[in-house]
Order: sequence, then C-alpha cells, then structure tokens
Amino acid sequence: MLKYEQIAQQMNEYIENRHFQAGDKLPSVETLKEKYNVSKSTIIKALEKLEKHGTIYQARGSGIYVRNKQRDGYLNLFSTGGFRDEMVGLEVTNKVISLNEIKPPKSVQQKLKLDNNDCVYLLKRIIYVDEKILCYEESYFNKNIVLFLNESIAEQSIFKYLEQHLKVKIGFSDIYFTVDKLNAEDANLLELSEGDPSLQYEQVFYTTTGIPFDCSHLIYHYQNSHFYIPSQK
Amino acid sequence: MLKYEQIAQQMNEYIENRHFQAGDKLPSVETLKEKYNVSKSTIIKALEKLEKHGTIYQARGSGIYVRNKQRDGYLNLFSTGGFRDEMVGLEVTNKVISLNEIKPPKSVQQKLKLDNNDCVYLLKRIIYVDEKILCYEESYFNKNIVLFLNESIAEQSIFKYLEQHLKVKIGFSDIYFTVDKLNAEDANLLELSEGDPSLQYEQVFYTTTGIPFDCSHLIYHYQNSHFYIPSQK
DNA sequence: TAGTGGTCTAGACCACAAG
DNA sequence: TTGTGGTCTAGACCACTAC
Repeated sequence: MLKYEQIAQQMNEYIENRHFQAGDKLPSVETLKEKYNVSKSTIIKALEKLEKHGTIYQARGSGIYVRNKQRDGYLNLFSTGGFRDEMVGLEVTNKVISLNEIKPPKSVQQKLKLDNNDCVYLLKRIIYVDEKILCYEESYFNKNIVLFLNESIAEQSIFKYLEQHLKVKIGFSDIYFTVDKLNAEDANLLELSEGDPSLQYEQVFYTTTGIPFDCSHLIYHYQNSHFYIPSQK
Repeated sequence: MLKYEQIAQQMNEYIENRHFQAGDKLPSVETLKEKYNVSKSTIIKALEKLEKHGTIYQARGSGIYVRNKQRDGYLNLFSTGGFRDEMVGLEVTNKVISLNEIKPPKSVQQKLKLDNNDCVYLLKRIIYVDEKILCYEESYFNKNIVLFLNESIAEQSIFKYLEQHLKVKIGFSDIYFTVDKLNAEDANLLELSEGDPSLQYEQVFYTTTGIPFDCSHLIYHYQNSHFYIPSQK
C-alpha cells in the first residue's frame, strides 16, 4: 500500500474515532508532515484523497477542516468512486435471480466493444440494503476479462472477486442516469406499482487499460434509495 | 491562471479540435513535459484535471488515452463540478418567477448556519435547456455572503456574478438527490401531471473557507434531464 | 527489456485568511 | 505580518504494460 493511501486511511480513522464535528480544525500540513515523517507533497496527496471523498476541505491561508458528515442512509457516489460494492455502514445483501452465458444484444455488444461471436455473462440480481429492496440489477460481463463466474460468487462482492482472484484491475467507469416510470415487469420485481417513479441507472466499468468489462443497468427503488455526491470546484 | 490549468485547457482544446476518438493515444508525459517546458509534476497535475472531468484516462506502463465522449444532452455532474451554470454545448436559459427577501424556514436556517435574525434571498426560477423545461429551482442565498441580488442578475449566471462582482470564492458543495412523485403544484410548474416521476435534487454550496451561502432545491423534469458522471477508482 | 505513468522527496516561492 | 495551504521544480526510484 502506498504511503499517501496509508496516511489517508489513518487520518480517516482518526477523524471518525475522535468523533470530530463538521468545522473542526485538523493539524497543519507542516505538523502532519512531521508526524508521519514524509514530505509535504505526500501529505497533500493524502489530503486530496480525503477531500475527494468529502471527508475534509482545505482552506488556503486558514487550515484543514472536517466537512459535514453525509446524511445517514445516503449512498455516496464517490466514497465508492461509483463502485457500489463498497457501501459502508449499511448491510448490503443480494439475491441472484439468474446467471447465464448468452450472446449479448447489439447495444451491449457495442458498449463492451465485443466481436460478433463473443459471449457474455448475464447476471440478474435484486440488491437489498438493511433488508429493504434497493434496486434490481442486470449486468453483462465481458467473458474475455471476467473468465469465470458462478452463482455463489455473484451472491458475494463480485468486484472483490475480480480484483483478488481474476486479477482484474478496475480503472474507471461511466455513469448515466435518468428518471422514468416503471413498467409492469420491473415494478413487480421491486414490489412497486406500474407507473411508479424510478431511477434508471447505467454504468460501464473499464479496466485500468481502458477495456470495458461490465455494463450494468440498475433500477432503483424510489423510496429506498437516496444519493450523495461531495463535489469540489 | 495557473500553469497546470492552462495546460489542461490547451490539451482539452487540442483534443476537441483534432476530433480525437475514444482510445486514441496522446503524447507521453515526457513529450508533453518538453512541449510545454514544465516539470513532470505539472503535467501530471494537468492530466489529473482532465482525468477528473472524464476527458482522458491514464494507463500506467502504457500511455494516456482519450476517453469516450459523454452522450449528447446529458448533464455532466463533474465537468460542472456540480456547478450547473457551466453546462457547455447546451443553450441554458431561465425565467425568474420571484425574488424576495425573507426570514428562512428552520431547515434552511440550519443548512446555511444562520442566526435567528438573519435574512435570505429566496429565488424561484424555471430553467430551460434548448427551450425545453429542465427544472424548477428554489434557491436560498445567505445575505451575509450574497450581499446583493436582483432579478436581472438572477436571469444571468448567478455564480459568475458572485465570483466576479461580489468576490465570493466558491469552494465545494454537497449534492443530495432522490426520486419521488410530483405534487400538483410542482407538476403544474413543470407542465407535467401530478404523480409523474421527478428527480428531487438538493445542493448546498460553500465558500472556500467553508461558509454555506446557497441552499437550493431543484426538481428536474424527468423527460428532459439526463445525467452523466465520469468516475475513477 | 524498454518505455511509460506514478510515487516520493526537499526545497523555493506564491497566494490567501485572519489577527 | 504571520502562518497556512498551493504551485512548481528537478530528479531518484518504482510498478506496470507491451513487445
């Protein structure tokens, strides 16, 4: 693990354990530099990471301060970096509906940049947070990258499995979303009514080298899903 | 303007003008360093900025590549850094419904960290993109920071006015959103029907020193709003 | 193994906030 | 004016990709 990541992690724990309030001042860069015995740039790199995740903000000429805690029950689209398997504090479980090897539809073929012959895994799941339905998910996995998948893996954290066992290096993703009415089928899966609102959420994941390997469509339960984004200029 | 910002801007233009395709390779860090005659760190800082906005991705050991263009008509919640006045390529206009000085409700008082006596501006607008209704917005402005506001300013880009004339330094913001059914009143404003879906979007803006100065509630037209977030691990 | 991006350093200098 | 965070540099060394 890199130095600046370690420091960021330690500082994060430090902030949480000491029950810091929003607005509380942290030690200066100079002090932190001595405390962790590293160069200034390394401290700044660590602070940037915390800043990105919405933990702190840095005010030039003034100091480093703790930012507001996010509201309870909101999914942070950044602490996760848009990677939903990392939700903290909430109990996330899921139920696999089906897992198949198929020839993908054209739209998916295009998004995953596949040849005509390439097959994909199609996984359908319902995801729960604290035992309430969070969303219904359909994921297509590029079999050239995701070499193997089965139901018992799909019940766990797929991304951890990809990283640790298949050595897939997850790089970045594109998120698209819009709001729409539920059709009868989706409403049934979410235990809602046809015509109810929903967040239609699409995410394409790429490896660090830019190969798309997962293209997912999620339909969020409007009453059980709330989102948070910490944002900087 | 800072060196790395200039370089980021120039590279951005370079990419757009040359009509780069997703996946195209850019010159190496070493080359860019010589081209712009700056140190490696400065190039990296510029590249980080482009990366954050979803323009490029960097693959260690391989090179720097152009990322997919975002889909047309989608609002990038990051190129704007969550700051909606900067939407590029789309024609954004708005109609002011009302602008008043009022005593804020408790919830707003809390979010803007105001005293009991403090007044706020309450601005109600409809925002259009390419002449279609994008959203209805209610914004509360902290009068201690936003010293003056009138209708003709509100019709323009408020944030530019705040930065350029009132010298407000905009630092960061918290975005919260959820999906819900429209009530009769909001539906009427958006020219939709009661019970139609909507994105309920709340954003609190802070100065660089952490003072909240704008607390806005937006209700997006579900048919005319689509969102994009470029995300990295 | 060559080439590329990423980390880390030490230190100069700058820009800003607050007293 | 003082202290603070931010920029920028030059260069050593590391980690990864692709041939």
